[in-house]
Amino acid sequence: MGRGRVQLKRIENKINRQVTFSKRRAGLLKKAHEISILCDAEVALIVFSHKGKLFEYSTDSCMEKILERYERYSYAERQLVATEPESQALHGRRIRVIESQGAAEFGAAA
Amino acid sequence: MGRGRVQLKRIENKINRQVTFSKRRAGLLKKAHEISILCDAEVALIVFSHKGKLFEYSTDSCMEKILERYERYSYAERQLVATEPESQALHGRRIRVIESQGAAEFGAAA
DNA sequence: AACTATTTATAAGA
DNA sequence: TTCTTATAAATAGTT
Repeated sequence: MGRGRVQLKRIENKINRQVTFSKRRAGLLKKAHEISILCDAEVALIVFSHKGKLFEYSTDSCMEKILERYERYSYAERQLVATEPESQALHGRRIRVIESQGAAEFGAAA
Repeated sequence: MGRGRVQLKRIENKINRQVTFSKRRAGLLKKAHEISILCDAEVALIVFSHKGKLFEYSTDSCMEKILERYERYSYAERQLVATEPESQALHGRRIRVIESQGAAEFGAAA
C-alpha cells in the first residue's frame, strides 16, 4: 500500500526492512485486536523480528490460555488422524465436534 | 474501511459478525504472511472463532517451533524478573541479550 | 459470492 | 525517526 505495489519478497535493504517491519507490525497487532473485539474471537499473535525481538498480542483471556487451548486442539486432531487415517476429508468437521460450543457452525467456512 | 467507520465493539448481529470474521480473518492471515516474507520475521497466529473453530498461520519454521521459542523467551523473562525485581525498566533490553542474534537492535524499537 | 464506495494501511519522501 | 502525502489495499454495506 502506498506509493507502489508491494512485491512479496524479502526486502533486502536493511533500513527499509526495519521501517516496513515497524509499520506493518503495528498494523498487524491492531487488526488482531480489532477482529478479536468485533467478532468475539480469541487471538494469539507472536512475532519475532529478524533480530530476535519478541512482539505479541493476545486476547484478554491471555496468551498462555490460548496456547494451551491450541495444544489441546492440536492434540485431539493428531489423535483422530492417528486413529482414523481415512478421514482426512472430514478432518475439519470431525475436530470441531470436540471444541465446538454449538452445532451451528458446520459448513460455515465463509 | 468500506462504507462507514468501524466502531471497535462486538458486532451484535450474528450474520454480520460471521461475515466480518471471514473477511478480516483472511486479511489478517494475509498480512501475517506478508510481514513474515517482507521483513524476514517469524510469525505465529492463532485464531479461535466465537464458535471454537481454529484458524492458524505460521512461518514455514512451523507453529510448534515458534511456540517453543516463545515459551523459552517467556521463561527467560520470568527468571530475570524473579531474580531482579528492580530491573523492570531495563526489562526489554535485558531479555534481548538472551535471544538476540546480533547486537545491532538495541534501541531499535521502531 | 460479487460489487463499489470509503476507510485504512502504508510506501515513499521530507 | 517522526510527520506528510499519494496510492494501494482492505473491507462495510449493498446487491
